[in-house]
Parts: sequence; C-alpha cells; structure tokens
Amino acid sequence: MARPRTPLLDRERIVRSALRLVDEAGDLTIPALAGVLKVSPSALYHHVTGRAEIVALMRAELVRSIGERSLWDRPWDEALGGWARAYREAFAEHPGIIRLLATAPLAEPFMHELYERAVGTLEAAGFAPEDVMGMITALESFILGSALDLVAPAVMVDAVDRVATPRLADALAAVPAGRRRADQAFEVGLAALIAGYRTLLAAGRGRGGGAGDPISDQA
Amino acid sequence: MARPRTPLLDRERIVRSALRLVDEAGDLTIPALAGVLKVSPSALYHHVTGRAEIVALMRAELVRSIGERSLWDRPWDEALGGWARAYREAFAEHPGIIRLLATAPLAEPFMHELYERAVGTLEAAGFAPEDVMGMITALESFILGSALDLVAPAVMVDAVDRVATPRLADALAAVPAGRRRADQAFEVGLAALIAGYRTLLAAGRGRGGGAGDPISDQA
DNA sequence: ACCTGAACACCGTTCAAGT
DNA sequence: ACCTGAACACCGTTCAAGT
Repeated sequence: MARPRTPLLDRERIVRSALRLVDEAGDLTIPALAGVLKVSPSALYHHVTGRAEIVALMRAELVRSIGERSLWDRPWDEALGGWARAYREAFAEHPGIIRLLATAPLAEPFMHELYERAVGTLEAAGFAPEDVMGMITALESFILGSALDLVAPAVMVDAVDRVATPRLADALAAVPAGRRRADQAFEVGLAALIAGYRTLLAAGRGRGGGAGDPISDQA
Repeated sequence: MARPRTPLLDRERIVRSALRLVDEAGDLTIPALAGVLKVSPSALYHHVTGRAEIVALMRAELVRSIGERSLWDRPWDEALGGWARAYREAFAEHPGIIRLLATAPLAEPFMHELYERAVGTLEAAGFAPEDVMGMITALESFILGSALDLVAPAVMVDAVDRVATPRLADALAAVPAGRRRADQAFEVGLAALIAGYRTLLAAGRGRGGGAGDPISDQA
C-alpha cells in the first residue's frame, strides 16, 4: 500500500497502544507494538526516534495523570500524602510499566510543575529551604521502591524455615495476602515518613525562628 | 581446544567477572561476559542455566556482603539505620548492578537470615508483631528507590524555567552536587522513616500494654 | 510525508561435534 | 565433563523503494 492518504499512525496512538501492550504482555517490543498497530515495525520510526522515546512518552502520560489527581490546596502532610498515593496509584494501574520506568531516569521536564507545587507547599509549611529537595527526593525514592514492591513476588511463607528463622515465619503469618501486602507496607512507610517530616518541622521551628513552638503546638 | 584438562570456568569466576563487567560496561551481555572470560558464549551454559541465574548469583553475592556489614546487637534504631546504610552502600559500590537487580524480584531465600534479625530486633524493641514486616518492606522499598536515585541523573538546575517554576529553581540551588545530592536525600529520608517508626512505638506503648510511657520516656 | 520489505548488527540459547 | 562453532529465533534500527 505504501503511503496511505490518511496516516495510520501518530504519536498518541503509538503511546496508547504501547501502554496497553505493556499492561497485557508485560513487556514492550517494537515488533509486538507494530503488530498491535497493524503496521510494519519500521513505520514507527517515522513518528518516534526509537523505543527509548516511546518509553519517555509513556512516562509523560503517567506524570500527566499524577498531576491531575494531586491536590495541593490543603495542609502539607495531606497534600504530600495524597501526591504519594496518586503517584503510586498511577503505577499500580499499569503494573507492567513499573520495571520499564524504574530503570530509566525519573527526573524530566514535565516533572517540574509537580516539584514546584511540592516545594511551595513544604516551604509554606515552614520547612527549611535547604531540606525540601531532599525530602521530595526521599519520598519519591520510597514511592518508586514501593511501586517495584508492587510487582515483586512476596516472600513465600512456606519457603521459610521455621527452625532457622522462626521470628520471620511468625511475622510473615501476620502479613495480608496479595495486593494488600504491598498496600499495607506502603501505608506504614508513608505514615512514618510524614511523621518523621513532622518532627523535623518541630525541631526546625524550635531552633530556627519559625512560627510556632513545637511543645505547645502539640497540645 | 575443546575440553581442557583443568576447567576454564566455574560459577564463582563467572559471577566475579559479571560483577566487574557490569561495573565497567554498565550492562551484562553473554557475549561480553564470555569475552572477558576468554571463552565462547555457549561455554557458560555448562555452569549456569542462563543470564537470569547469573543475575541471581550477583544478587546473592550482594546480599552476602550486606549481611557481613550489618550489626544487630545495638538499639533497634541504630541497627535498622546501619542495615539500611550497608544495604545502599553495597549497591553504591556497584552502580551498574542497580538497574539489573531492581527489575528482578528482591525477596529470595538468602534474604531470610537478614529478615530474621530485623524482625527479632524490632519485636524486642516493642513493635507490634503485625507491623514489623510492613516496616521492613517499607524500609527496603526506600532503600531500593534510593539506590535507583543514585544512578538517576539529577534535575538540571539550568533546565528549570525560573519564571514558570521559581521555587523549584531556588530549592535546586541549595542542593549539593554529584554523589552528595543522593546521599543527603537518603539520610533525610532514613532519619524521617526511623523517627516515624519511633512515634509508632510510642503510640503503641501508649494504648497497648507496653514497657514504658511515651511521654515520660522522652525526658 | 508515510508506509513496506529487505537488510544489518546485535542478543540469549541450543545442540551436535570434538576431546 | 567441558569447550567450540554453527545455527536459531529473536531484538532494535536503517534505508532504499514505492506512492
């Protein structure tokens, strides 16, 4: 057929199909993607520089959806927690994508707007300006690690030696099954991280010239 | 030459070379590994089931070195923090390996002993048995995410639009360069996570029948 | 401009053949 | 048992040829 009068492909269709393919096949290959799009593999290269760009476009799409779900006009701890949940939730909806995106760089221009809001929220809350990027990066590391945990196979209870590692065996018996295992670990970690940030805020206000008093604020 | 009287290969030599190759080339391919070992690619399959097993062996080696560096006969917060640092440090010594291991399952039998110690330490400290696996998993997610952050390119300060995202631009100016950027974020997150766990312990002791009183303990 | 088909340089893995 | 060399089924990418 060669050049059709109306193009068969465009970047949006490519990304949409790529997302669906990764969801279903758990992997992204050019031949498979071309197959889904009913096109020859080489046709893709007229719209996209290569596989790497397709992955980058998938990431952009994900970041866009995170931004849509994040709400910043609330207390910093709620805002940050909501952002973290939206972030991980976006990954959770496309489990196959996690490995693909984890190994490629995270920080890209379309993240800037999200960072801007997070920085603004934390600084307004009274955190030291020199701490906020570290706080955001640490939270992001936790989210990404938790997303990977989402697709990691759980430690098998019956694979654990009750004699060699009895406490582990007991602790595992108390762990919920399936998706809830990862969810619970995420919530435990998120709560701890934010609680930790809270103590940082209290300490900072104590020594620095902050707004309130950490002791009386607790009452 | 065919079968040499003394074998050219064994699993240990394969893993050692694989680690070195990943460190230097940043990637692991069978042909390259065979080249380093001065052997034909197919020779490897007499000692190892395939590439996946080589990666698994590399992980086992890493876990072994983490175990060696971890000390558990100390207060839970120090022990857990030390474990986390040893864990990340082991990754940091082989940056190329991080992407390789991040995408493969983390939990494997040789982790059991490490988990056993962590569970024992946390339960002895008074944490609720149903919480400890979640706490360990969350910490591990943070460590793995931080290891990935170690090999992620930093957000470029001059790539940030000072008009669109002024707060981000300012916050980035306060971020240290190079390796220290990731180190600082890791320490911020680790401190927060452990501080958060501490409040969890205090709260648990408050309602449960724990050993101490969270308020008077602080003095 | 946009697609196809052939081609290239890779990859991991298998397997018969040699000692 | 342990290695080689040829072979296979893949992969991502390029490029001339067609409309």
